Amino acid sequence: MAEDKALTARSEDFSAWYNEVVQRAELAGYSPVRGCMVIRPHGYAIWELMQAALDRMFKETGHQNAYFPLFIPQSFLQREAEHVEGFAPETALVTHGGGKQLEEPLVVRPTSEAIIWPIMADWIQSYRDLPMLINQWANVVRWEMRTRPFLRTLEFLWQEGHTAHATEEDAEAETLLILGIYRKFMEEWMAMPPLTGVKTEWDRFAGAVRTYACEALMQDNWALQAGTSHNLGQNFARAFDVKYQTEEGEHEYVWSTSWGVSTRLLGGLVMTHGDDLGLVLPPRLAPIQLVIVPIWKSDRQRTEVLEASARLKSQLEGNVRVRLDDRDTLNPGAKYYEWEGKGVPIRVEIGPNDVEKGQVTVVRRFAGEAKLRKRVIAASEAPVSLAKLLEEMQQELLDAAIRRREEHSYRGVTDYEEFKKIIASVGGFIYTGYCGAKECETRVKDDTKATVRLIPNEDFASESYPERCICGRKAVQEVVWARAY
RNA sequence: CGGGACGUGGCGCAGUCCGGUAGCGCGCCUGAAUGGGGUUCAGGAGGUCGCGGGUUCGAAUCCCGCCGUCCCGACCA
Repeated sequence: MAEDKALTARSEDFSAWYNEVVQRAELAGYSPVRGCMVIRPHGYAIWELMQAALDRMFKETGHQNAYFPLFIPQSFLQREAEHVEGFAPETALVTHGGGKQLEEPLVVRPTSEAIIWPIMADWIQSYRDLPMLINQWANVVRWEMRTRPFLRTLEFLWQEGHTAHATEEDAEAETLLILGIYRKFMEEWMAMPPLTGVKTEWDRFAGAVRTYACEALMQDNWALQAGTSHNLGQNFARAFDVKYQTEEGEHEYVWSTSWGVSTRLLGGLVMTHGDDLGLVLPPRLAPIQLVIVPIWKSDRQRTEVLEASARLKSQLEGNVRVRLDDRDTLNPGAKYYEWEGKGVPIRVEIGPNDVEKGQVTVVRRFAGEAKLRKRVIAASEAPVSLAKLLEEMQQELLDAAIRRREEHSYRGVTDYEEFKKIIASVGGFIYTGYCGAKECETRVKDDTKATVRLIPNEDFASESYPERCICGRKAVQEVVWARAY
């Protein structure tokens, strides 16, 4: 009976496990529209916590939120040659409105550069208007062939930053600032430590001069591109005629950037921390950080236990997002499974025994060692020590994720046979020298499905890298390979 | 768009070969007992079997057409 309710093990079928966790944790559901998902309250609550944290970081660095239209005149998208080439194949097009055919079809935004720049062009007159630092929270649509909840859906939620600067250096600094914010957010909030670096030229955002990315390693040792920050140079400024007047009275094109993270991060969260019982949430992103499960038999015990539970709840409120599960239609075991599946970091059990002894039973959602999972503490110290425990657990998740990433990182690989063996067996991030040729990557991809994820930046680059590419030619740079979502 | 499979209560499936008007598990509702790891018993609600046409006395089942979904590729935050 219990077996029927268990999730598919990660080791058995990671994809099946992922889909089941998304359902079990009530993060998202399927919809009548192919490839579109419904984000359920628990999933959306996590997204709101992510938004709040990121939004604060953006504002602390001088960015402002605005909102631009969902629809883009088709001709606008076509103004930047590479941009249209990159996005046109995957756009949805509105051809009719109000029962009539439109004079010009409207593209449902796949990203907003093509509608934002014509508008921002009017906002920018002088060097005094720069930098212009704008962010929007929005939905976008990309007509993907194969979809998976959170990881790839036709419609998804994201934030997209769009900034304009007076100089190339300022734009580059902005691009890197945001890359740093993304990394910090992923580490400190998601406990999902990414590699950061630069994309190869053919893997850049359509229309960008340079694309920086965060790549995180999932538990199946596939990489997930979790955030990108693009230096657009003057490409979009030229395409949309975005000029400003300099101090000297000259007219110059602005230098711009764009950057985004999406609800894909939720998929990353699942695949970074989840286990065979379900979702595991880092405390800082847990909508419910602590659930109190009261246990009783007689009516008198019920009263006592609920009293003690309510007391603890009120002591924690304000510091901890706490929920008292006093439903009397489920027995305690059923509640344990439900909250574990949803990833709640701490469960506190309060039963007649605990009340009598002035204690509570604390059960962690995860622990390095099984014996640490469950323990008893005095009720009087619970408010302080439980808040502290949440912080410790946040740190433990990050430490474990970094350890896992490093255990599955292979540096200085030169032999292609060895490369293939790593990919075919465990997989992970493989650091090699690289000749820089696209054909080289194509061959590796055909052989192994692995691709160049990025050229690591200084925080991740090896002290030195091999002289030879895995294809045997002279290496001109170090790159990191992995199979990717 | 190429290769494979599948559409039957909310979810997962059986029944289809060999036509006779639908069944199981989970979930849901009611009641009682139970309650420290998915509790049990009793009662109950819920399906024009993806859509359209055909064969037949009779179609979930056979035939034709269409639509949709999922998996493997190509594409991708």
